[in-house]
Amino acid sequence: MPELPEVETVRAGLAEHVVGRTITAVDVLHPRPVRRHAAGAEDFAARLTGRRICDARRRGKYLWLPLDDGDAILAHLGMSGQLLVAPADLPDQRHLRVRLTLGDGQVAPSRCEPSPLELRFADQRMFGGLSISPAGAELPPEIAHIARDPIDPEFDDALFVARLRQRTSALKRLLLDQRLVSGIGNIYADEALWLAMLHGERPSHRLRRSQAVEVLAAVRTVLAASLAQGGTSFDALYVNVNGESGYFERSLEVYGREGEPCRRCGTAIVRVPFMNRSSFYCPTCQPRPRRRTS
DNA sequence: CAGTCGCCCTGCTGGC
DNA sequence: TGCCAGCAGGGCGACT
Repeated sequence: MPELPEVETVRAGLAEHVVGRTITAVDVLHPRPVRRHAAGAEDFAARLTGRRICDARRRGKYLWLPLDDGDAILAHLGMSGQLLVAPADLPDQRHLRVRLTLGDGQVAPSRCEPSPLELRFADQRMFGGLSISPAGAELPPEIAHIARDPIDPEFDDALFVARLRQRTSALKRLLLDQRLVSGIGNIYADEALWLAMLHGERPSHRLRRSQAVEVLAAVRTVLAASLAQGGTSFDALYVNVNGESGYFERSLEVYGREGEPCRRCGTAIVRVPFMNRSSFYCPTCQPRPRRRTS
């Protein structure tokens, strides 16, 4: 369940290990992860072969690798996706879906044999995928609707607060709306709401300005804390960029803690259904909004 | 237009 | 023991 901190960790790993390399072969083992490439898996593979990766960028939970001709490989990890940098002799993992074989990208041959490297996309549930974004190097048009994330220096706090307060939906729903603010998923939304001591079902247009500001600050706190841990989890050769390991070791305050005591007040954490998933909160620290009588 | 809902997909868990 | 329902959930298309 990669959210912003996990995806950013992946991006940093890719920036270090695949930028500058040339794609020498592409192997699509399952068609679903390349479903967004309308021309099909074979075309996907043919188009990428021979091209050089120039950068590794991210917006929200999307990643993209600008190529030398201005196009880009656009990636989303979905729920269970992983991008792994692995030596070619490492056995395939169970849910390997796409393999990009990488050359070293140097014009002159190196003195010693460079160890062949692969960029592997593995994904158990296949909600994620890879696609080619024509002219997408700067910002893929497919994700132009995705807002900046709260860690982005160009994130506009005042605009976010204003938009939050003019929308009528429940607060948590808006935290998950990637057009408003990106990078937040179900887990960090619950964690941020607990920190801000607000219930996710609060109607956002009735928040005080100071409460909206506090929500944003709480989101930043939670994301920054997780990012600080996620960044420590990969080594130089085998880059496990799933984020899963650092992720569950992280101390969560409410997510997944149904029935356990709130670390602030001791009240048992509650789980409620929300958009075909779950929300966790402390009923004392985060009281449900009172129902309006009219 | 904003808001809301259901679907995509696999594997694990728990109930009977 | 085996089967099946339920759950995990980001994003998008299709509704109201």
